[in-house]
Amino acid sequence: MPQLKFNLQNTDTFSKARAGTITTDHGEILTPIFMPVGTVGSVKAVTQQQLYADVKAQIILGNTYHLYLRPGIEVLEAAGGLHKFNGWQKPILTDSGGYQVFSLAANRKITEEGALFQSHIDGSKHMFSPEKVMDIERSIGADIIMAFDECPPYPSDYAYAKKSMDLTHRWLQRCVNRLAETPDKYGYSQNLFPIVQGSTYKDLREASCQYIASVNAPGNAIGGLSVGEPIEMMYEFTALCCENLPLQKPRYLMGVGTPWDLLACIALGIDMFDCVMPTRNGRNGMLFTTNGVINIRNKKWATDFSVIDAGLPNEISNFYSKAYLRHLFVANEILALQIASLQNLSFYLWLVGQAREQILKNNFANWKNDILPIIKQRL
RNA sequence: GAGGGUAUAGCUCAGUAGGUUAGAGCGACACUUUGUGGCAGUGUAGGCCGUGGGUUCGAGACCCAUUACUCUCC
Repeated sequence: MPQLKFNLQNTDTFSKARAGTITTDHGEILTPIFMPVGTVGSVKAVTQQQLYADVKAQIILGNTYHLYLRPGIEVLEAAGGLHKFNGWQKPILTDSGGYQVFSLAANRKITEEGALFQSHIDGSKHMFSPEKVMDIERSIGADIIMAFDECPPYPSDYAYAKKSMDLTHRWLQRCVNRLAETPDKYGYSQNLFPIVQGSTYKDLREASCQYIASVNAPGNAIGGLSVGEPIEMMYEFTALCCENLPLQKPRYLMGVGTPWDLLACIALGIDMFDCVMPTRNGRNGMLFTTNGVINIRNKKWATDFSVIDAGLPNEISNFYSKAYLRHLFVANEILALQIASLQNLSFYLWLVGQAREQILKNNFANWKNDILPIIKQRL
């Protein structure tokens, strides 16, 4: 199968921001892009129809660990892959479960062979090796498959960070080998993205970038950031990784971030992002809007009948009022979660779309300076 | 009119046999959330315990009076 292709269209004159297109067998992705997280095959509280029409999502995520536990690989294979199962016909990216090794650390054991997990659902034990994860990701059927890595916590001492990085590199080679031995499962290409690790050590990050680049994958990811380190440090290491990863491949910064993080990291040369923030924070009443950040539960919105966000193109943000949405939150209505999630995802996709337009006009840096204080302010 | 019940945080109520800074839930307010075990979590504010007397070393608790609300009967 032909591999995923990245066409770098323009790099901003006054920053390292890039605009490009990623071509997959499920269509094109315009970068920079934000990818809504759909852990168990569903972007929480948002329908696929809304993701297409309102959010204008171009690619969504799934999670290997969670999908493996539920509904299970047998169901996904019987369905003909996740695209057919959940009806999402645009590209899908699956995370490998490496992050769950980190976030579910209480129940794990890592060895050279792989990671031993205990299911958070029923406590049953499961072994994830790089080979097994590749097989699962094949069965899920994502267009972009993340390598199985270990995400070390922050802070990690140098010795552990190096040991962990070396393990991630060896696991990467096993991922590559396994994919080479197994065919694309559903008739379209499935592309491996390796993941840079190295914690917060400059030499390790540089070495990891070099190793990851040597695999010559169709795209590269930066992992192990946004795990509790100071934000300036996150930017510093993102910049370092961008400088050490190939120009002609998309760069994916995993798990980031706030809207202002996105703009900062786009300026450093990142092309792809994912984050639970717009959906999770949305479900907890935090709205990201074109005018700033709103805690919609606050009483000040009780009688504010202006629409949620007139600056967005989607119908829902221009239909419901802030007062009504606040009421839904206070009344614990399910519709609140739906509207807030849709607002936030729409905003994120709008933001990266605007960024892309500005990059193509070589005006990204100026535009970013103008819009940053507006979207960051607390209303 | 007679008899009974209840008055404690914005709301609904706990407060053990009278004993150090009177609690909870909800609400309010603020903060947190970054490859989703999260319709979540953390914190703060807010009470001269209806009012006035009394008993006691000490009363939200006991006694008297009073006011409001409430129930039953006439």
